[in-house]
Amino acid sequence: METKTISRRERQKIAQRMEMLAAALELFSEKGYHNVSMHEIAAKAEFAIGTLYKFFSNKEDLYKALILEQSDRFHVALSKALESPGDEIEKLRQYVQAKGEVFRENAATIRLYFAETRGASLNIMAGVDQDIRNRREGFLKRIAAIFESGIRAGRFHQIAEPYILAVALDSLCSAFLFLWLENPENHSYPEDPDAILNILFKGLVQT
Amino acid sequence: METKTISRRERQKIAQRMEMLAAALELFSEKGYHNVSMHEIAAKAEFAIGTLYKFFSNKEDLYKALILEQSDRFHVALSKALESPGDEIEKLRQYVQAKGEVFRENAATIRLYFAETRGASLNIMAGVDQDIRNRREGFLKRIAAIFESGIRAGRFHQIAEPYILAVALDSLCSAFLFLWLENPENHSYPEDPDAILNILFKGLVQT
Amino acid sequence: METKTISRRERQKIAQRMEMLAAALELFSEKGYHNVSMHEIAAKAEFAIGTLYKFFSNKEDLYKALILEQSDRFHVALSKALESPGDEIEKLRQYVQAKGEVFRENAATIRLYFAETRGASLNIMAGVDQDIRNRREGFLKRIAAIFESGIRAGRFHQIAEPYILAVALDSLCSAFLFLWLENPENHSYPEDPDAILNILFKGLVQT
Amino acid sequence: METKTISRRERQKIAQRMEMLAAALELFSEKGYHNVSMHEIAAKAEFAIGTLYKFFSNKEDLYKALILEQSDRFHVALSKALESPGDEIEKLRQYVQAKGEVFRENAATIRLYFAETRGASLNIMAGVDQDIRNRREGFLKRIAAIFESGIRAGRFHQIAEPYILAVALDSLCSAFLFLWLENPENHSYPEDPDAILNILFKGLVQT
DNA sequence: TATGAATGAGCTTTCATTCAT
DNA sequence: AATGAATGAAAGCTCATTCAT
Repeated sequence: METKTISRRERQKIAQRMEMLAAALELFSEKGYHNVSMHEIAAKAEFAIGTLYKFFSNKEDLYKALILEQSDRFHVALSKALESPGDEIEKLRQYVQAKGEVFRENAATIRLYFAETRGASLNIMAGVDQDIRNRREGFLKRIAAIFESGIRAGRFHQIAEPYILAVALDSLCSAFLFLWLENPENHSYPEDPDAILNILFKGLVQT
Repeated sequence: METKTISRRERQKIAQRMEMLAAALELFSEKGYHNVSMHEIAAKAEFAIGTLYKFFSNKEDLYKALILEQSDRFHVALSKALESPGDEIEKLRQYVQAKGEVFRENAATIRLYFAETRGASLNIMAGVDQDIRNRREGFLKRIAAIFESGIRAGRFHQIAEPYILAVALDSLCSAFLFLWLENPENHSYPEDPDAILNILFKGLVQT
Repeated sequence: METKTISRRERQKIAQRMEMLAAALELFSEKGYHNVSMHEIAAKAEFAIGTLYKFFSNKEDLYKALILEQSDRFHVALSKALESPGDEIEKLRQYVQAKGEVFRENAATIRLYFAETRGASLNIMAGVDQDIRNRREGFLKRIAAIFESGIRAGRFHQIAEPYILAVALDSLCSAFLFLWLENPENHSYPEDPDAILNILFKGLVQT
Repeated sequence: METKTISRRERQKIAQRMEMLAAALELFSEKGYHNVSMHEIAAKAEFAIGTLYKFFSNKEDLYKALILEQSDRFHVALSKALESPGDEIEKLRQYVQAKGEVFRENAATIRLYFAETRGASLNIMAGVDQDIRNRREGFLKRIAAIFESGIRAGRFHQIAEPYILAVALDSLCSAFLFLWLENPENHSYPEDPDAILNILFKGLVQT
């Protein structure tokens, strides 16, 4: 019974925390980190400012938690894609598809992350940013391994080092996703992952 | 003598302006727009705060001037590359090379631009940002035209629409340049433009 | 108990607001609107600057509140006087007396209002000023109506239009009150309203 | 020849000074003392800011000079009126008329003076203000003397002390002049001085 | 002598954070 | 435990004044 009471309280706490993060995400992604005040977030989440500070010791902490929480969801989705059964091509297709879905479902977070973090790795956000970079590095290495395996299996020409190919694939995804972010109607990618893969897969220059 | 006096003054003004912009660039790219105060910039440039405001009517104005000034230099360099003589492949090579050089020479500005602008088009920087986006759009269309011409000339397979190819090429450049930005020793790109072109040019998948 | 707590808080809020307004009034009337800083007011009222801004959203707002609050008190007192029972002469006597009392009790505010507002209707204070002017206009019309009624009743000679008489009476009051404001000992008016009325009432020129 | 050179220079200086004061008057009366910068005045007068400071050691000094200069002109005009030939009634009529003219011709100055000075006698303008007050006091005494003489001559009833009558007359003039200042079309006074004198002269209450 | 570039004290205002209730 | 009133450091910006030219 003790544990149940505690767990109910904890469940409530988690729910409150989520509401706060949701409010913060909405505001941050709409107006940018520096143009949102802690009072605004508290008001939107319908908590007192003091309560907000009970959960997050300062604004930066709240921001980091937000980014990390979202990053976790991405991590899970992308990891699952890379572990999908099938040959190298299938794995990459799954990855490209998963990235598209994750992106589409979390446009707000991504907008926020790119608005506030890119290049700002040297300042406030250093901590989060490093974490995110490390994760990206991890994915790049796993994708590189897939390319390497594909090359060894004779499935891919070795047109570049595997890590380079991984960066190329990932950045092509991001580029087209940003295109879609700016103008959701005009672009095919997130719906059709092969559109991207083809660019990398088909030889462009006549032979 | 009159003209000389005036020109000396004007030269001094330009020099002062440059010092201010340099100080601002250094601080902005190190700490981010919102974490740098006008006093800080003035102090770093060794001018009084009032003098800074004589040159730039407010903080946003200073930021815009900084970005636009750099953007002009990029524009000139990249335009020249796209107008170079030679076939489509040569033009693209020149572009990739020019982008690499410009990037390497202006790492700080680029860091700043990506730190503050991406997605922040909703806030303060809307004006500059639109300008920069328009320029990028212009380049993408010119690159797309080169791809189209190359396809018509039978030099390229039509593996995707020209505009898509343009986005792909440009974002591959950016991706590898950011890689280099983070870790200048380990990457070949800015020195060897063909490393990038090959990814797009050579067929990856076995045929 | 709930209500009592709330009412205690509200009472405290009102008390704080009054302290702030009192501090502001003292400083403004001593040094003039533009020569008093918000920090000064906060310090004099013994609040933090942020607390001051919780109550008044900016300096102008504080000033307007100050003037309007006082203006209300004048309005009430003078209106009551004009509605007093008795004939026209009695009503006017009541008005002159009430104006004297109100003036004497609020010398600081009046000093402030005349220091900052007169003719400055072109600047910041346009809003309040118009309000005050409208109120004055209202009183002048009510006084004019009394004169008119007195003339119709044969109690007054029609030596000028009623509105002109109203202006004359009101400005005589003000003139003597300013005299008293500058040198409180030497003048009889606020204590003896008939001193003023007589000037208007008794024929000056021999007939 | 020496003297002539000097006098030419001095004439020029006086002319420059007048241009500066004229520019300052226009700006001050339009926007109020605190809303006009020294740069604005210098620009309007078409002098360098440094030159302005050669003539007036600071902003307050410029303001005082402006008010005093205008005050001199009033002084001369009003003094002349009080010294006009004729009996007491004629002298007063001349005064009322002169005040009206002076007022009409110098509306800008008067607006300025009343906007910035009234009641602010305790702050910046203390010096000027005292000077102006002293002059007003002087006029009031001279007018009082006229009333006294008129009373002794049996021309006036002694309905109040002469000084009080002087204040009454002067403030009636001012009141109606302000009425005209706010709404130049609707009022007769500055054109018809008897309109005011009558209020004081004719008995109002039936006898 | 006239200039106007340069100065920096000081203003209004915001907002992350604390802590008594 | 939750609240939100109170805090005050620090920001952007203005403008009276100075002084080297």
